[in-house]
Amino acid sequence: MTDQEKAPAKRAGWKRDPVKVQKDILQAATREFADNGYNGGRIERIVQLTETSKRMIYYYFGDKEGLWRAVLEEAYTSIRAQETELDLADLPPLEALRKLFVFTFDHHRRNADFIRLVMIENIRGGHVLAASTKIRDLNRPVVAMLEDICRRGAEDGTLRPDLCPLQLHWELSALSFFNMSNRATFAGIFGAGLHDEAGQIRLRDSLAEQVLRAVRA
Amino acid sequence: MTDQEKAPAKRAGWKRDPVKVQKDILQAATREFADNGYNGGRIERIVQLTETSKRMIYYYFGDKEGLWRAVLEEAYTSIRAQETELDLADLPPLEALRKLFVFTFDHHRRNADFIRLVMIENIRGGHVLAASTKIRDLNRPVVAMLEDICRRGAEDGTLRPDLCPLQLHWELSALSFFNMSNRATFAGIFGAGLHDEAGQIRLRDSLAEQVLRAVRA
DNA sequence: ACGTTTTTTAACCGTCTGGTACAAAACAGG
DNA sequence: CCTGTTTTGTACCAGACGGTTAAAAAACGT
Repeated sequence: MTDQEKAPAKRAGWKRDPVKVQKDILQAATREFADNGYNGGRIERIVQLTETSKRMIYYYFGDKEGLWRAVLEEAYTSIRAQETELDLADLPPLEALRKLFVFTFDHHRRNADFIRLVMIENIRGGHVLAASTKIRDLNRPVVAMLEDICRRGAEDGTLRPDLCPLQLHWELSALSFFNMSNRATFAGIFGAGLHDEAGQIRLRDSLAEQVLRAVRA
Repeated sequence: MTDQEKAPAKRAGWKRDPVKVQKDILQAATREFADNGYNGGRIERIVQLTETSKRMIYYYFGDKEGLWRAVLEEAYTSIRAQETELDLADLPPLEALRKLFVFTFDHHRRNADFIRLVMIENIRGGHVLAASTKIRDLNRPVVAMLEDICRRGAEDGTLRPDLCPLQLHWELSALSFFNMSNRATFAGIFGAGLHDEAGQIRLRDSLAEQVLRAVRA
């Protein structure tokens, strides 16, 4: 094992693939930031999770904050993409709402990384998100869905006519988000009863009932 | 202004006051950690907020993590102390519940620092809190209150008999906590309509109604 | 064949940061 | 007033960390 073998090991024969490299970095950075926060996130560690070098990170993302911005936007993009697959337009308002809540709750549960990124951004004051019109736009559809449901519900008399779609979204988010964001402390204090698999299903369905009860005319 | 004046400026003639010094440090550390997170929190900055020196931080709290532990315990202690002043035992279950929720909501709103500390501890995995039996004990009373309310409500027929006190606590916490924890991102995306003063009052009262609707027999 | 973009390698740096060594002042007990 | 213990101040360090630089080579578009 001489120096000659090691030094140019990867130097010969590689594919050019800017897209893949960036995706690779983004994925690693997401892991690292989600696990350790922004300030706790180490560029060095991100590199190790990657198949490329530190140089490439700065080549594509400028600096740590630029990388964070990219991670956050990517996270919102992929998360909201899944949401739009839901088609609630055909369902009766009450059923649509239940389906939306159950989906949201499960969706948050499946995407722990996303939750953590949002938590971190909140602690940082949300200024990166505030500067991103892209992320703002990504969130329009959810509220639009709820506006549609509320309108239809008010018309056919199944929902209270005074509902605020945005507040409704706030509520669904609150219940789904808190469930993940405060898992550690809540379970640490009160035990994991609400957070093991069976408990989560019970909790979710119980909350769904309550939401419906709250909006029914 | 010679060196002789500056260097030993505070060196001569000072009072010994361990209790005050620790309180001073704890307060400054709370500020710093709440503002900048754990990893973003700088010992140096804490010192500047203090009337003592860096040396004292390590003298009393060992290391950064020890300081964090102390800050977290202190925060829980002072926050829960305020809660116990509530006396709900005399009120009818429904009124007691409304009062408890409104109090919790406002309480969280008043204590933004506490919220941020809990967020940070959650991001860190909650292992400091998990190791503190003290904090666990501090949280018993709240659930005890709810158990009492549920029991009385089931007896006099005003509340559904199948309510889970712990889940109820989870819900009140979720709504009150999310309101603060995700303020930055939520307002950044959807505007501050729900978060200005008027919006918060409306939101709070509306949520209170919904909670009651959900538990009524 | 040639200029541009992407990628590799790898050494390097200025600064920040948690943490410590050492000594002096204050205090308590006798 | 002496003496041992506790509390405080000052100066300092070793390592980590984000970020940079330089040079070059492979890949690619044209």
